[in-house]
Amino acid sequence: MDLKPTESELEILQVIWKKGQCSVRDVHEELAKNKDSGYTTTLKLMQIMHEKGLVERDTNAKTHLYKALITREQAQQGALDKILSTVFKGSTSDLVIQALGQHRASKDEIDAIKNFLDQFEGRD
Amino acid sequence: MDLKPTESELEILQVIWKKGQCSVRDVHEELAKNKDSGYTTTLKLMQIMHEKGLVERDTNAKTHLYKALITREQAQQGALDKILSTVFKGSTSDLVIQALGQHRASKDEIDAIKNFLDQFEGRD
DNA sequence: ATATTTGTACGAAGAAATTCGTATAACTTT
DNA sequence: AAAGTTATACGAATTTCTTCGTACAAATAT
Repeated sequence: MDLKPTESELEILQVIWKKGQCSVRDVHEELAKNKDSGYTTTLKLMQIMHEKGLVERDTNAKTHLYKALITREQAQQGALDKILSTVFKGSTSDLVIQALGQHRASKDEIDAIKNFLDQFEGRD
Repeated sequence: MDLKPTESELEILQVIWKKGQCSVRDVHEELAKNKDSGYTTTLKLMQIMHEKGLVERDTNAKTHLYKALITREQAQQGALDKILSTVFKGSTSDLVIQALGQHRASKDEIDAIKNFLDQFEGRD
């Protein structure tokens, strides 16, 4: 099982992650805010995602309900691994520094990260 | 101008970034280590990249020489922006923490990041 | 000078991802 | 109960990305 969502699949997963459980219409209406593809396009994509095992669905009612079978964290890790190898030469610290450099993080964010780093201190 | 390199284009850019300036053969031989597509495939991709404005080329000599028109940093930022919006809900600190959490950074890396964070202290 | 090698150009096949149209069944409304 | 609405299914067109074959020019080797 490879489980590497495409771009569009990721857009759909976002909605499902946020709402927890979704009908095709739920997802489509959310996507429609930023995009304008037809309803059946969303439907088809979600059917394909089901075939691939990215989502499961409850087909008891007429309107099927979809749930994610991949967690946001898994997708995050997959996305990170990919860009680490394609643009960051495998260097996590480069990635982190680049992410922070551009972003102008708030003090709270910085503190959150510092606290997180402190957990590592004295490990390896 | 959109300038969003595809997967294969990124592989090629990696080589160009590393070597600074490359003939198609340079790139192809480097790629051949991990991949096995033909020479004309690499050539065609590089020509397309030229059309798109991702690279420039010097056609004075018979063997054309390519240079990147997009920096590694730009590509890194583009990649980060993309995954920030698709899987990290726009949260840079989530991204950083996820990146560090999985990776088991070395003490040096942690220190590098901490130093970097210190520069921000007292900013916003 | 001729044959081989090394290079670009480029059309088009192939593959993967996205989009849509049409058929059809099940509810809802009138 | 007929008409309209809201679902799923699914084939097929479209688009984007990747790969390759063939033509041909220039440099190199025989």
